[in-house]
Amino acid sequence: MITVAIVDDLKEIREGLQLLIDSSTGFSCLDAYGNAEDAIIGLQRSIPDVVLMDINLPGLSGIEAVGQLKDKCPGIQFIMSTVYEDDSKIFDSLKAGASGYLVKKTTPDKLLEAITEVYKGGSPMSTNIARRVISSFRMNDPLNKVNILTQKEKEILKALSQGLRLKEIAAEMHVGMETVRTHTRHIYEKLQVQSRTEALNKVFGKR
Amino acid sequence: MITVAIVDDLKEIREGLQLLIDSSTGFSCLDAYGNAEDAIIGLQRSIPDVVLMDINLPGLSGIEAVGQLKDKCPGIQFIMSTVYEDDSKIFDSLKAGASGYLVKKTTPDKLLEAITEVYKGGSPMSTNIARRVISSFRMNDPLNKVNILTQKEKEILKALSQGLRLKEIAAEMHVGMETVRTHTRHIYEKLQVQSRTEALNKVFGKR
DNA sequence: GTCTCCTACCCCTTTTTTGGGATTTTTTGA
DNA sequence: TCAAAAAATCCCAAAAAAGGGGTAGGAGAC
Repeated sequence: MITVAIVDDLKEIREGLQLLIDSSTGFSCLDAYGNAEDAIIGLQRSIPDVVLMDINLPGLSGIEAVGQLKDKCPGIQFIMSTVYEDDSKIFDSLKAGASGYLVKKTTPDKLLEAITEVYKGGSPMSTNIARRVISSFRMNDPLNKVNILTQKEKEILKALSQGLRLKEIAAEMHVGMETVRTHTRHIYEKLQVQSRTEALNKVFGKR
Repeated sequence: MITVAIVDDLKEIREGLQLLIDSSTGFSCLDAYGNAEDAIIGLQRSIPDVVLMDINLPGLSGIEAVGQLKDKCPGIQFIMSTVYEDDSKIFDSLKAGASGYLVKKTTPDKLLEAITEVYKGGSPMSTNIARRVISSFRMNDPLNKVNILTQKEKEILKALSQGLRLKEIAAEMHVGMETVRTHTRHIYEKLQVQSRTEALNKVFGKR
């Protein structure tokens, strides 16, 4: 039996979800909250396995709520639900500690499946959400930052990102270390940074 | 009609998948390759919509193959399939340009669904794969390697990831620089690395 | 002909990494 | 409960690496 709680400001959705969960075998809905503040208090008393958290709540956002609750009750798994597929909201949710991320049009059986998956330690998410997440790993698609660099500079930067030392890069590229140094200086100038880590953050995005 | 190609070194799997795809309406299997080298040549002549790529191939790995092919044929969507859920393999695949990542025990209908999803621009992945991906976003996640570190060490590592200097970290945390230095030493020992960038790659995944 | 890019060298400072310690507090387990 | 382990704090010294500044020749592009 997986216990679930719901946080959503719309009464209809709240009751709809509650009905769905309670009428499904193996699931039980403990509570339903209409805002983040009530949820933060209530969830610490009555701890469910999984929380369906709406992102756009009046007052404190669902993301904020997850951030606070995940510290206090690390065992609770959070599935964010929203109508928007906003990149920053996705990443902020994941950073805050959400395990799943669904768009609201998700069908009832997919939703129950997601709850089961997250309970078992998985991270269910809509495939287009996943796409946005993994696109952050690729340096080819978004970044004009990299394009102000020359080809050699890009190669050097890539090598720098591996954690190689300057002399190792030099050996690998069959050039002198001083040459590598000159390139890194140009890279830093162009990116307006003072260190390797700063450069990588600027190009690949912060974590 | 979605056209598919298969790359897998096991004949049974290759033929099994081919049969599955060809016998499903809306799908057509163009080719099946037993190794990465053949696939790299063949896929450039006969271009499918989606490629199911095994990771563990004799000779050139599936990850390498994706890396090379994604540059030459950006339109092809790659779904990696493997029996292992190795963190570095996952991240390397995504970095190379794979859009989906499935474990081999995936059921036939889930597989077809994944092909459809990736064709439509999504990124299907097993929920436990997704979990590993997103765990890299949250330091406190149980799956993150960062958990062998103490709380202070995590804080230091986070500061290191911002590109701050040791003395800056010391100032920010109101401790001596020697303390920060000792912590970083312990971090490097635990992660078995020799530099800041290596440590960050180990914890947050390579890029 | 000037410009950018790749290459390479000089001097010098700062930062990081590695190697020894030490002390106190906190946590843990027998 | 008490001792052991782990964590957090600091110090000294030295070597390695990285970063800042300047300069400069050759190749290719415009």
